[in-house]
Amino acid sequence: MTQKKTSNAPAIMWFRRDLRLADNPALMAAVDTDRPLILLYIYETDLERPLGAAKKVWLHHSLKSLASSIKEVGGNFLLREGPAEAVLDDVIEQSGAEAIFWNRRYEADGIERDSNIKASLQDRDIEVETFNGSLLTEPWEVETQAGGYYKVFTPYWRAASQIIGPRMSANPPLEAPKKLIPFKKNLKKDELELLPKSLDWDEQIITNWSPGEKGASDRLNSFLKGPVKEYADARNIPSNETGTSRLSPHLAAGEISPRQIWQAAREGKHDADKFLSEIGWREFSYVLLYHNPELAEKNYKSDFDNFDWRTDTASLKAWTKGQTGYPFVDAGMRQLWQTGWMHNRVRMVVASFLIKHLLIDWRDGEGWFWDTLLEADPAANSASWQWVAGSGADAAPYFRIFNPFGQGEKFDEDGDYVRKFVPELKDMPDKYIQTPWKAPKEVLKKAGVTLGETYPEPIVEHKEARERALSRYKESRGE
DNA sequence: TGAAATGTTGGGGCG
DNA sequence: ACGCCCCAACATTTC
Repeated sequence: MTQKKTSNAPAIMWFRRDLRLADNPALMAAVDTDRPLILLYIYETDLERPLGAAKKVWLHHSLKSLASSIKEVGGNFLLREGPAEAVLDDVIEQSGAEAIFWNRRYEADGIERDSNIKASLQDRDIEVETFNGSLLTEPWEVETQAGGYYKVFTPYWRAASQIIGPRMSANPPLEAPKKLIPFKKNLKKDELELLPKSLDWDEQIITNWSPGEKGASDRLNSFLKGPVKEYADARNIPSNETGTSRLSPHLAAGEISPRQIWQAAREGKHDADKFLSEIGWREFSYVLLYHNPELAEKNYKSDFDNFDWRTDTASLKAWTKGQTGYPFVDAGMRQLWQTGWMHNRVRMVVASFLIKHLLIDWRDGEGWFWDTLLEADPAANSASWQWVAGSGADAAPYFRIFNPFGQGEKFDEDGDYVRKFVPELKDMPDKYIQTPWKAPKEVLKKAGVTLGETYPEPIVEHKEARERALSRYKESRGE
């Protein structure tokens, strides 16, 4: 536990992916020292995997919001840039800080740098304490009878829930501190440039989002007030903007904790199991990442290692731009580009399309999502791509191939979603909006659509691509 | 948290 | 009335 302070030297709260004041265990521990606080964020410039462009945009706004909440309770926010270890050394030297607190991260690079920093600080008699601020349980905590980690979601979540339930009752989420004691001496600050210089893309994607702790809790509350009741079905309809919680970017930045979500959902009158099980998938991803540090680069199932992916930059580009000729896929890819987020139903379809119809390596898709998703979560992004590819733990089997227009006909029956993001098809009748290439000439003409000009022909033929994927899959397994 | 192919059943048209 | 075929509609299996 926290040592008794022996001087009035400051303590450092190192914010990372926990950009909130409430239910922040590291922050509360720092506050409990009664020392003046240095509330620090370091934009780390030596990460093995730099933040994606969309995530930087989110971070820009989220940090502003954090700084102002800190100010409201009397603290000073300190923003720095550089390699974490060097920045910490500098801040400690300037301030004489004697203690530091942070919440853990779980990707290999983060674990390694944190443990090096911790060892180096402890060598110099700086008190270091770390906490779990972003997960319901630690990824090493939920074990099978045999003592390993769970590799299948359902039994994992059952076992995890049994730990989480009682723990939440015993330790409900922490209140935000009412008052912070600021460290008064002026420290060197950095200005960050996180927004892209020449595009107005960043302004567009952030529209309709409110990064920050307040935005996160507002969104959770409004979701729990109504939409959660219908979640089980509504979550499948991408045109339904309130069908899902859309908490992912907030959660990834740590503006809200899964503990707060669990608690609030359980307090509600409605059955929130389905919704919470999605939080469970996030937890499960972290279990997989923790035990498989190379989850973003390496097939979890190594029998995928000899899969012969195609190199096809033109198709990859068409996919990223939403120009595949399959309206449902294109709507999803354009939603991602325009809003920094994509509905989950559509994520599965576009990923399946890239991997199976185009036979392009899932890592290329993962990389694009990493760069364009406001949330870009290191665990969930990798685990989910591997899920679709079939190479992951408890994954969809490779032969389960989504029909890129059938999914549209089922989940975007009236074409609202397609019309919103693929406006060049907006005058197509419902019957053909998912399959313009099947439409009679007169119908196309009337809708002002010329295939190959105003909207592309499908870049691959569905049935052919499906069969090609199945046989390529068999080949890779030597069948 | 699929989709397509294949199999089965039963009603209706029709010689 | 009967057998035969066609083909929905549904179930099962295969990928």
